Amino acid sequence: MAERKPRKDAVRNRAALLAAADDLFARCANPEDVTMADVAAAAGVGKASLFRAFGDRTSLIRELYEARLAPIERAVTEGPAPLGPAAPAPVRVPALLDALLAFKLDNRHLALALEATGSDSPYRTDHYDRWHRLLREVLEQVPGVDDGDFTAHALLAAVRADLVEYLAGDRGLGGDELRARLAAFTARVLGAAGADSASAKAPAGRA
Amino acid sequence: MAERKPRKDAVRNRAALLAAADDLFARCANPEDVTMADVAAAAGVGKASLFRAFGDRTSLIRELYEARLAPIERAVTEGPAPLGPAAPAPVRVPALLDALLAFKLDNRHLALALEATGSDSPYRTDHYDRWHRLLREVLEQVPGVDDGDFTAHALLAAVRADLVEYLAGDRGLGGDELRARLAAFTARVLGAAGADSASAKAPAGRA
DNA sequence: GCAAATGCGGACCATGGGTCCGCTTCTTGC
DNA sequence: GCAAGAAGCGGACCCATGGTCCGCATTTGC
Repeated sequence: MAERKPRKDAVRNRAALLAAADDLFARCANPEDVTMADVAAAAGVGKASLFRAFGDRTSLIRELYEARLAPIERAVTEGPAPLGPAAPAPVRVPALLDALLAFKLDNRHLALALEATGSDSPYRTDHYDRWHRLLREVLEQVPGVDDGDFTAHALLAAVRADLVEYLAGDRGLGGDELRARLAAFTARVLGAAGADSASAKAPAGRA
Repeated sequence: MAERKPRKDAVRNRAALLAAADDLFARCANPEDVTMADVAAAAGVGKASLFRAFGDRTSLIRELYEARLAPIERAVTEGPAPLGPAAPAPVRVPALLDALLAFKLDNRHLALALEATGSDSPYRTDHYDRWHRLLREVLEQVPGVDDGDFTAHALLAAVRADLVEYLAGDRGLGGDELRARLAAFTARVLGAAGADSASAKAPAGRA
């Protein structure tokens, strides 16, 4: 039971690997051309240490992603309105989606890397599950929304990393404009009433 | 200019390869484990012939996909309402999306293979472009829809192959139920008015 | 300080997309 | 029908990349 504490060179290497990987993914446009050997080399470490520390490529990327996302998840679960649980549902839904979009804009490469990890579906991950569940629950409190489950899937699909990358990268849409469009769309889905107020306030604070 | 007509063994091989690939992709749940060597072997042909005929994996899959999709595109461009150009926009939009969803349900593996072709984004393809442009144009004729461009992206995102696969495959949703949910969502996006009529009529004829 | 456990690293393996090249088969002009 | 040359064939081969192995070095508990 009582696990011996890990060796200090191991923890140092792990940190170095995380930093190196984070840097490499941030630097390269296409996540595919960040190879595991590259990461190991950049951290000044053998490949085996990389795989020992993280298991496989997918897990490494996931760990990086979760680390970056953590502050937002904290803001969502225990922060103030409009992201936190205190916010009324019709306000919180667009806030959640906007936060997710802003996050993906700021972490394009990483988000892309996570969703593009070849074989395994981006849907079969508990990360997606968490967000879907949350969004569904909030949606179900919005009067007039009857299928929170599918609506949550559809709204989340609108902020998928590769779509964001396509719109903001290839098509050169500005981040704020994209956020405004998403806000308008969200408002429309929630019921045409609050469209203006929601779309006007979305592109506000951001890292 | 005047290209000499291709040799008949080449034509035969090409057909055999298409058939074999189609079959293999249909049979295997995960497109990743249909290898190019498999396809060549199944067609009783050398690997080089496969690559000579199609260039690379992506092109092969695209060709299969387009072949299957052709009838629907024809119905869309020159068929009768509700899919064809004669249909009024508020009817045609849900019809288009429903057709797309039904198609992906019927061709899960292929659609999945196409979108999961690793590195290159599913958005940077003229196939996506065609559908997006069409949907945008029709959306812009729907009174009250102001951002046809983003709305088209968002609606198309709701019928992406991996989401469909997740909902219909992993989560065991029936095809008709999924179509009904999409119809309801679409109606909601188009404006709450026509929601009932649209969702009631969607799951009708299908291959 | 010593021994055992833990971790290190780079050579090594497996897999799969894609290419090369000597041989075969088809087409074409007669 | 036949020769000549083009077009096509196939499977051995190449190479990149994720992932593993094992002899050696470092650390830790005592």
